[in-house]
Amino acid sequence: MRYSESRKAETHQKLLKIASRALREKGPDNLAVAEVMKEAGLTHGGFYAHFKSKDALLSEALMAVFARAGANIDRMTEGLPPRHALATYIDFYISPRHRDNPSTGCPITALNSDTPRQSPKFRETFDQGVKYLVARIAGWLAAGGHSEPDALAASVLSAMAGAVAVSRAVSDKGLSDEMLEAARAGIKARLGVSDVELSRSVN
Amino acid sequence: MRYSESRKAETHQKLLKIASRALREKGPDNLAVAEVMKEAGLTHGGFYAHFKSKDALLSEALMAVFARAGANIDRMTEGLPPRHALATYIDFYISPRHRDNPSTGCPITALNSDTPRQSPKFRETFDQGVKYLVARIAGWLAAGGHSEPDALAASVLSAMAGAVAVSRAVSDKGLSDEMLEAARAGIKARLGVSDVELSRSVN
DNA sequence: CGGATTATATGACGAGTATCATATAAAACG
DNA sequence: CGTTTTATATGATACTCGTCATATAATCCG
Repeated sequence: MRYSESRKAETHQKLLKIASRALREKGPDNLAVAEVMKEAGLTHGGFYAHFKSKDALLSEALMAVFARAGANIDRMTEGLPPRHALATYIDFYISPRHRDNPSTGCPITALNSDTPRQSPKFRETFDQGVKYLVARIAGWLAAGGHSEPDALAASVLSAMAGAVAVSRAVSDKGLSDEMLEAARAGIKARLGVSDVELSRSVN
Repeated sequence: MRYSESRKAETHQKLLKIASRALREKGPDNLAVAEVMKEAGLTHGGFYAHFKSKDALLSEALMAVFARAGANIDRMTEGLPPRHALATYIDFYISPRHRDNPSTGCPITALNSDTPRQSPKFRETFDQGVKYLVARIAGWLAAGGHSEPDALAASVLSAMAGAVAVSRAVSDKGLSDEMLEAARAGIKARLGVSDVELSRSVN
């Protein structure tokens, strides 16, 4: 069939959106092409008119997720001074809400142990996303007078991702909550932003 | 066939050993029962004489991995005062060697984003392992005079796992190395053990 | 030594997977 | 309006996987 001119692009975007949720919820390997198509109201065979392979879908979806994460940071920290922006991001990231909603959360947290087993293309996209987030954090740190902001930012990002990922993996809620809260407090203390309260509603 | 009396137990252990490597290397979903059997020199059908399901194998293998991790900590820190033991463990954990050898490394690092998608039984085993490692770290922290050693230990463990997991996921070696080193230095500084050099050969 | 036991082998089943060749029908366009 | 284009549908292929029923043969035990 041949639908209206923009129809294919719409379908492409719809597939990407579905895949970007499923990617974080089920992981790259358990995401099934046929299921993504079904959720979009299509049949499996037509998939290859939109993406040249499952891997292409995964990589493109991952890129879209990182792009959206950047937009979310913009919105969340708009107009805030560096220390407040940093504290806001940490409070947003290391939270029960983020932990409990992997399908809309940070892909670094959701995919960190899956990624080493993925294709080079997927991993390169992952790299780009990590570098982007490191740069955002490093910007706040540099403005706050920290030396070596890039290295510190990378370390902080990995600690945040680890805190949420492990608290997600653990099924004991008490341990999970305790781990999350201690990590949040510890990281904020380390960066000297413990005094900054969550300054705007998150998300 | 019916082999010598202890033969079944030996095979069981052999399967566990193979599975515990494959589990960390390929993840729980990509580990194939038939491949484990093949590596043991057996055929796939006999598997169910040893384990009642793939999930039982995974859970038992995970438990074995945590047990071995505990033994490794004992060996690594034997006779060391608490601060030295802690510094030794951190240096061992957050290292290029650990990053580059997932199949023999810590399962928290190797499986943190896979675990939320696994069976309740597997996750309970994961819980036990996390609690065990938290307790080990908390012991050192308590001896060092830290308040709330359990919460701090949980936070530190998640930061260590995150550092190694993300540095493993990232394919840019420069970024990976930088992240690892900054995390190692940052965590040791936070715990006041920066002055303690790696006091014995690791492993 | 010979029958009972059982660890392992053989082979099959059904489900799920990515991929692709071909068919179809709806829209675009001359 | 009729032809061309192409997004989507249908259906097939060729895997891989977990699981299990059954067969086999090596050891144990009487």
